Amino acid sequence: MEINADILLGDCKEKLKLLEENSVDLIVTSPPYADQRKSTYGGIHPDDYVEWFLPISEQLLRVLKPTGTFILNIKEKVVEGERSTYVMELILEMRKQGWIWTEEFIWHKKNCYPGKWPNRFRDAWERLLQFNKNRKFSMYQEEVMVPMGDWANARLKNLSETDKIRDNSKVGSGFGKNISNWLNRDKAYPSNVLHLATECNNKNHSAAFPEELPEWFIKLFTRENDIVLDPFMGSGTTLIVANRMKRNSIGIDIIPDYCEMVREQLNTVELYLLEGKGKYEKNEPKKCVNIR
Amino acid sequence: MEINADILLGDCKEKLKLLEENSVDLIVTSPPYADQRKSTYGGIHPDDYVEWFLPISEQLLRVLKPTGTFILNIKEKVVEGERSTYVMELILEMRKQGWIWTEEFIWHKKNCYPGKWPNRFRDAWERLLQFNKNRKFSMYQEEVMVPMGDWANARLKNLSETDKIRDNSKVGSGFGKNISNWLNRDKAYPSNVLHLATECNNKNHSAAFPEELPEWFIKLFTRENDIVLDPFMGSGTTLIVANRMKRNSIGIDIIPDYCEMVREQLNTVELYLLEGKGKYEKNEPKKCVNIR
DNA sequence: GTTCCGCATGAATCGATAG
DNA sequence: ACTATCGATTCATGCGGAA
Repeated sequence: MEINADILLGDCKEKLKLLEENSVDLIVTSPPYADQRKSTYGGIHPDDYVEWFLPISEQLLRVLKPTGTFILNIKEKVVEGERSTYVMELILEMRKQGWIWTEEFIWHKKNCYPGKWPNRFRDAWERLLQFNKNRKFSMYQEEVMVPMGDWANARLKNLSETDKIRDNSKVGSGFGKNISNWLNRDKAYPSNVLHLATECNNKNHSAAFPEELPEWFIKLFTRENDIVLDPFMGSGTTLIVANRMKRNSIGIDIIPDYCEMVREQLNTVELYLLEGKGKYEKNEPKKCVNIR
Repeated sequence: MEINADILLGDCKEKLKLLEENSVDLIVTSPPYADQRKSTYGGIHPDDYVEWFLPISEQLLRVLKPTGTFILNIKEKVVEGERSTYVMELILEMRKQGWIWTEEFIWHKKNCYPGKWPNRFRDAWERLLQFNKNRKFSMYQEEVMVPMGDWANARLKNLSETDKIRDNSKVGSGFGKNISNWLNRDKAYPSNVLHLATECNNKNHSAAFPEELPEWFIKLFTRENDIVLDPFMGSGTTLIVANRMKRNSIGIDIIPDYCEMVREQLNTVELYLLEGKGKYEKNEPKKCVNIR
């Protein structure tokens, strides 16, 4: 069995038309937010956002398998002291397209952007909207139950005692209890609230979301050899995680530099896998990275 | 100065008309959810929810001061495997009424109801929608500040492991009032994600939300002698907390038993205050509970 | 090898200033 | 007047260098 990673360079609205219908198991993406990332993506005005996104979601509906899931990471911007409504309008319009709005997960950003204003606090959460084509869809709940604890233990092992205390005492983080549970090897039951920090430390390229985010959804909604799609690939977090987890992946981005960067990184993973193959099974799947 | 607690028995849609316009500083309420609490409120079908609520929100808009705030605790129900859209539609309609949708806080329910379903995880969060009449409104941010990392770092070093956990859970909840008084420096502002456990120590009645919830918003949006309104009083959590915090309060409920129960509880607080007056200042405000 | 401290860096938001 | 840009504000994170 071979694991592929396809990278498509271009506007996803067009490139998505090249994909076969009912072929994708999971879509995880974080489109540019309204008026955000102007330098790279041009920025979409809040008033135009729904109109801009609907042709894309229409294609996504076409390529997704009937049992597949679409996870949309998004958050509305504040405009003149008020939360914009384009996300809600988008949900209502996507339902008209045929999408089922199954669930809304909350991503609690433990390290949100700082700042102080007279009329609001720091924004520490984002929406993770789950859409489906049918009421029945593939979901492998056991896969996130067990690894959650392992993940926590593995992470905490590398932390110093001060770091643990720091973690516990973070403002509003509310994780003192959770961490103590992890240390006691208690089971961490997942809910629809995810607590993850953003990765803001990478010098070369900062990812929109931390690797744990796509990892969690890939575990939950796909199996090995399934196909994961990210139409707004960016720094490629989704693809890299999917590749590591032996899922086939498709990424689309309009920025050539991003495509090239992700290709390089995927190839680095490739080399690592080949060199260290002693640690892996003999019938390790071949991996193949394509860019077109 | 006298602190009043008024309880109005009846349908809030009608009773609200008795209140003076521009007279209320803060509205905190948790209306009956769609199709929930059928036995007491009759249950409102999700399709009728917006239509049912709009006349009430219109009255709320009338009675709220221009500088006041309306906090609406609500969450959409799952209908046939899909999240209902009535909350989003309600926000859009309330904006048409003249409300400004300033912010959406997330209430993360740390100990949400356990359970397992094939298609979804436990629902561990609810919306706390903030609406205002104007872009400028009263907000006392310092009142809800929370101790921050460096302090805990230095302080917690000398505590036992259990103490750390206990203290941290207070800090993490974002409402460690004792701790924040104990320490007057190194405090930080909270974010728009609140971590609270639901109260499960209910004897006769189940409180819609924990006392910390109205407490936090009353601290944030009102001062002593201000007026707090809960048009769906229920077990009266909002009124009791407001009364304790020396805010005037108005509660409305259609169930006579609830009104009577809240009245009794408020009078108990009253007696406690009178009996233990040695501990209080001489000019402790008189408190007065009315039911009509 | 630990533990501790300093530092840069964010899907932010407001208000003032500039065209 | 109305829109675009800029500075000020603020704090969790994890890396690297020092004790």
